[in-house]
Amino acid sequence: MVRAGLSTERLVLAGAELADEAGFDQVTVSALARRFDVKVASLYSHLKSSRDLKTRIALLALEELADRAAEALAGRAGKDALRAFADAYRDYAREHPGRYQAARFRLDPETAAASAGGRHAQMTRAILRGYDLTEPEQTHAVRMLGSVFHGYVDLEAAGGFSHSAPDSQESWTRILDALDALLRAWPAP
Amino acid sequence: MVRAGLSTERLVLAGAELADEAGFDQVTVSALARRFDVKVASLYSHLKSSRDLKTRIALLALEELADRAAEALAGRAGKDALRAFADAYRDYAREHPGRYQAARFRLDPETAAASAGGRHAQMTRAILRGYDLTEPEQTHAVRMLGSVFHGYVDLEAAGGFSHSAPDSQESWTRILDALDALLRAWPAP
DNA sequence: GTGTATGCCTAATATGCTTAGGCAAGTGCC
DNA sequence: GGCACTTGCCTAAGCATATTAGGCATACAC
Repeated sequence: MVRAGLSTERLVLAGAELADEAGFDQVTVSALARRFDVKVASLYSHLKSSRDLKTRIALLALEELADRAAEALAGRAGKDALRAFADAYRDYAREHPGRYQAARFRLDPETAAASAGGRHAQMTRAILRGYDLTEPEQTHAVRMLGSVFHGYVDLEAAGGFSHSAPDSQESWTRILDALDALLRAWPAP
Repeated sequence: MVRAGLSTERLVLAGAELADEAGFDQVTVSALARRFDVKVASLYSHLKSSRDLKTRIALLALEELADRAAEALAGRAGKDALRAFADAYRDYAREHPGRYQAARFRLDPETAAASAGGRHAQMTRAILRGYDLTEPEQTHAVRMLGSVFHGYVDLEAAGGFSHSAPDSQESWTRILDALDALLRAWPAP
């Protein structure tokens, strides 16, 4: 019997691909076993559980997303940085819908703390260096930007903006314009 | 054998309660059957499927949410309306986390079209009457507000703002202030 | 009171998750 | 090359959920 050559990394990667193809909720150990033409139980040498698999895919997605955002941010500032960062986010979600869903998977607190989640907040804060905000207003702004990006991408993925004018791309552009204007004229408390 | 007195409405309502107590993903026909001390198969006279159950809970939540938002909006305008509407949204999500999750359940297009989803967009548009935006800027603003509200509530529910200063309530207030300022000074295209 | 509709049941099938224990393919040592 | 040992994948079995088919008894209509 030829061995399939399973490993945790290969399984997680295949799981991420499966998520993008069929949706994160279709990611099951059974589906993964079928994909490798292997019996389900065989995966349990490499994965602790179904939840373990999902957690690892989520961590992968968070990492990839942070990498992309970091690359987008490099060498940019102000509105340019804002746009590049936001686009990195949105593009990732459009190219990898399943992975993006995975990134929204509820991790347990300690896993979340060790994840790339912190980098995301850090980068959002970096964008704000191009604007003139004091603490704690900066934190409020970080939270607002995170909300808009996540909320928009999520609603767009849900098809919220698909069958109506104007184009989603146009709204996205205008919203980023508006956010830039807002950050430049952030109201005093 | 005493009959349990099942009905679609009772099941949906119990499902919504179960969602709030244990999370929307814990809502299963099996769990619901246990709750009524009845065999699982018995539910299938009242529900087409597990997905049917979830869909109905989602529609209930969308309806309740729209009702609350409408009540909040009544007799208000401008920033006052913005705050009341946003708070209705956030409060509902905090009081009924499972129902709120349900409201985010991906409905098939035709069900979505017949849902209370349209009322939500309509009300958001009504808020904007208090500001001076032309079409299509108004649509962009509707989408932005939807994104912020949904995004913030979602991140808050995920615990994103819980273990860090400043207080989530404070950020929420400041973000609404900022949105009001933005809508009053919406940048030209 | 009898007839009938219907509410809940038993039974059976399918999919998915998980653990326990076995065999054989690969690895290291002589 | 032959040996022991590790380990990768297997069979087997148990448990939960979803769903359908068909049965019996309760509740209501007349």
